Amino acid sequence: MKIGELAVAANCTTDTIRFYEKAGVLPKADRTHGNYRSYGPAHLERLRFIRNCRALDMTHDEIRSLLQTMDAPSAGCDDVLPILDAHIGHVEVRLQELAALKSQLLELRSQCHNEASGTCGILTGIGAIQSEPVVERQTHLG
Amino acid sequence: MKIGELAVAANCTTDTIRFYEKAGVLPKADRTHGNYRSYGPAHLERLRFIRNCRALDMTHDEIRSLLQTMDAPSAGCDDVLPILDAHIGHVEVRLQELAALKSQLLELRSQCHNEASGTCGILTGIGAIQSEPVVERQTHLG
DNA sequence: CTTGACCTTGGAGTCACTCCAAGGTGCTTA
DNA sequence: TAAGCACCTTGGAGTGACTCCAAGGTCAAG
Repeated sequence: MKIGELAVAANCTTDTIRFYEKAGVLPKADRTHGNYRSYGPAHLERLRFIRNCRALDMTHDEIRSLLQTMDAPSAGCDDVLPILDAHIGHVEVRLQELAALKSQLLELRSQCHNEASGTCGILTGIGAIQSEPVVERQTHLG
Repeated sequence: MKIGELAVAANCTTDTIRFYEKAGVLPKADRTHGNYRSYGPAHLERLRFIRNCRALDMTHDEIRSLLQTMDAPSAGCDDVLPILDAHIGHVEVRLQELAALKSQLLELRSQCHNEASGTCGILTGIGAIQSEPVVERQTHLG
């Protein structure tokens, strides 16, 4: 299997596959006589796994941990659960942040015509926010 | 006011201020005799506005639009509302994506001990996801 | 005159890709 | 045999919004 076929099979681009190889999440491929990368079914399965993890918004670090666990002789739930739970935690944190953000934005929006001044109440509203020191990120999700 | 004092007053780092200047969201500062950047209250107000927009997860492009509108002689709600509404849209899209993600992750988590096989049901579960071609992003929020 | 806090610039690193240019490979058709 | 074409190779630059660092300059206090 050449890289283009693998890309089609895994629903990603050849660029992404080469990037995964360089990033060390996908093992290096064998090469053909003409220096083309050559893949087998195992590579496809691994790549599909990685793509699924990415679809679940995991980082490459999280994915590497999972793959390492998977490759260990005794791949038990005990090793996998903490990784998954940490990730679920990230998602929950981000959900709460975004929910708070949304209500703040809606509140701001409602100030639009609430002011009799010459300028838009929204701009005044944004200027009036009291910013706190930026909280350190609890999640890799933007 | 030197850059360090401005940074303290606006709750950000000097690096961030210099970056904003290079990125064109904050106007260039005057320089002292010793080539230090020198700021006045107007700069602080502007920087606070920018930091508040960032706290609302707006991009620099969105912020530049707002600032431009604000600097126009007739800064009305008519110009501001579309920008704000588009941003609220981004937040809502991302909220829905993350909610879907969370239920998928919880579903996955529940498969942990649901399998009698030797390996963890979670890993099997991730491998079994049928990935769709990656949807183009509707939002800049990660 | 030295110390130390602050400032300057430029460049590299982050994350997970994406896009591109210049050139090589290999199969089909004329 | 040659040309054409689809595919492959590498390396490097760009994305966004910073963050971190090194090497050196400025300035006030002791």
